[in-house]
Amino acid sequence: MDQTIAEKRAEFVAFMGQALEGQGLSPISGRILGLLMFDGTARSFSDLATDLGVSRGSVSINARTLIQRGLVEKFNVGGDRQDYFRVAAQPYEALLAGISERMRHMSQTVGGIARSLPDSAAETRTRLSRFANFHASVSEGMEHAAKVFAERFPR
Amino acid sequence: MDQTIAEKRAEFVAFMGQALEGQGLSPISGRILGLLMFDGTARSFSDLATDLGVSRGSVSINARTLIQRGLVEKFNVGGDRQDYFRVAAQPYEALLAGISERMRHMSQTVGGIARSLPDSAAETRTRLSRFANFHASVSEGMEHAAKVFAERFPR
DNA sequence: AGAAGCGTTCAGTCTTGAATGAACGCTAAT
DNA sequence: ATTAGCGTTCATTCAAGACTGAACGCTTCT
Repeated sequence: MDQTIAEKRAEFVAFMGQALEGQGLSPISGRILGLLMFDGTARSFSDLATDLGVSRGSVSINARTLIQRGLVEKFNVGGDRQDYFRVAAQPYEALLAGISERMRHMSQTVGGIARSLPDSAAETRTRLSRFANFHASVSEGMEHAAKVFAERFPR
Repeated sequence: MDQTIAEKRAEFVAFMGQALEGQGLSPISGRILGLLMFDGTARSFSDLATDLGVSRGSVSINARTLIQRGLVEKFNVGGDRQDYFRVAAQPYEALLAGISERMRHMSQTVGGIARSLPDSAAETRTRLSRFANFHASVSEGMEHAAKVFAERFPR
């Protein structure tokens, strides 16, 4: 592989490692995803461990969370016992769905607290309801954006 | 204050403490904002420290980050040396702006890496460009949402 | 049956960063 | 001039969770 490409690959992987912490993913999760995205090809379980220089235990745990989030797919090839991983079909949508989900949760919790307030705290109640509504709106907006993006940029 | 209200207030403050970690804010920052939002009124610096049961050092640091993010305002009243804090005029917009900004940063970094790739990595380049474009789109979408919300729900 | 390779699990280690609280500089009051 | 109250800073403490690596169960091959 070209020297420059190798450097850029390392740079991208490292960046993804810390950029996705904002999505609640650990550094290794981000690096795995970064590796798979950069290469665009599938990698075996052991490949990931040696390539990233991390323990197999870490690969096991982090690959699972990536799968649970819909960002990565696991598959097997006939006659090979190894697990292979590749970027999921709709990683962007999965990313948005994750944020949307957290917004929705926020909205529901705050809304629940607001509704449980007595009339003597009417002002606080409307204030929190507004806050809950805001998050619900953003949540819906994200889901909408995910659909629009899927339609506009089909694979 | 009503017993129920006090409980709900504590619940909301605690929730905000950990819900805003997703925005890169520390628990104390979230709790300060939660307190100000629930009460809707201004609180003094010392008030915050004693009310939340945290050190003044923590209030100093966390209040500043909230101000930097545009979520909280600091002001002074004549004849009183204390600093007072209240929720900013546009907290929702500030919240969205924060997410938007992080998306934009993501887009720019990834886009920069993509553009620096040689032709021999053309596929990776288009893949990463697409990824960068996605984040740029979401970033713009969030800013748009902030404006729409500000117009639709003026104070 | 034994060995080798696979992925998972879990107890222990290590790292990170949140929070503290003492020390400080500043201003206002006595 | 001294004291008291304010907010900031920084070295230190503490806690959360990321990561490791040995132990394990399972499957396949010899």
